[in-house]
Amino acid sequence: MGADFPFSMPRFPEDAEREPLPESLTRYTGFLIAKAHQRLWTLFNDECKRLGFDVPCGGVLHLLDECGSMSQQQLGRKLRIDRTSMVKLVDALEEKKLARRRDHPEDRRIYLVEITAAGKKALAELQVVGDAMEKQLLSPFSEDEVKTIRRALLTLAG
Amino acid sequence: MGADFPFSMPRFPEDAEREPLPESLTRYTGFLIAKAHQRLWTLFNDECKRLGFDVPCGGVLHLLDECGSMSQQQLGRKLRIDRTSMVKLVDALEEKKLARRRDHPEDRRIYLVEITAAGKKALAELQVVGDAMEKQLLSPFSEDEVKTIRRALLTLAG
DNA sequence: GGAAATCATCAGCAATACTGACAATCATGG
DNA sequence: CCATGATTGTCAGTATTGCTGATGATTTCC
Repeated sequence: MGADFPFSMPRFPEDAEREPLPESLTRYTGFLIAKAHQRLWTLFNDECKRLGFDVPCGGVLHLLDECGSMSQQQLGRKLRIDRTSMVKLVDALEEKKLARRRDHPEDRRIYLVEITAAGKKALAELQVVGDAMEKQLLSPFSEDEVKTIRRALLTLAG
Repeated sequence: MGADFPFSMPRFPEDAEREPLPESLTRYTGFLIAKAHQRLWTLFNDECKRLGFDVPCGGVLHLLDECGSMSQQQLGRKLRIDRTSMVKLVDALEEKKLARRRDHPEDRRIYLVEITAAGKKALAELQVVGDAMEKQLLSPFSEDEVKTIRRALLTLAG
């Protein structure tokens, strides 16, 4: 799975203390998405922690690997994260040596954030667990259904 | 739409500063759900604010109306919200006179949280905007597709 | 009757998002 | 060439939020 934005998410409760969701709310797509998010975030953030970082950092790594170095604001716009939140995110990545700030050769206002070798290694591990989780999560659904789900979520995400 | 949990959610960016989501992340269902959540939360929380409360309060109102009075912990278990967070949520509802704490007739440890007349009125308004938004969000999809989406989200929500 | 569990609450801690400022730098038009 | 405005990264400060760990009151169970 991919990353998101940096914010505090209530943990998905353990099996013992989990009840079925109430019908008055599950009839709303927004509630279902919120609760799905809560569960997937918990699942995936635990995996990220095991790898030494967290979900938002993982998202930045994915993006840097796909699109190459870019400024912090570009990162933020693509991930829909506030510019000031991005500062701390890149700070964290730099501290963990997963990315670094480089001077932009032509525009000295900009730091080009680039992924390091260690970052690529971490990303590779992340992709393994992400792909595995993705496969597991979607296993109950047919190929056509997955297409529908993806299209729907893309539309809802705007 | 229904409510969720009380926590700080980054705002969905305005049209002007919004970019398409990067492919390296949209291939993950978790990322799509996170970003859909971000958008729907922003849309719906704005509506709730207009009505004088917020998304989590709306969720409690829905639940109280469906299932009747119940203890705070029961509310929390059904909504998957931490017990200590529920205290402040009910505080807020009580302050706005949308719900109130009543003594449990048989168990004096428990407060029965019950919806007030004002709460029912607010809920009715909330349901109007919620149903309208639901209809609009799902308008691009066929009845069968909606079924698939709902089933998928229910499964993912656990 | 006593131990353990349950409920609501609170203080305190750690994250997080965002506003509004700031300095440095670039771009544009006159 | 210069002045104005826009852009970038940063930071301080504010407001929220989730949760841990404790407390007191009660109930349940043995």
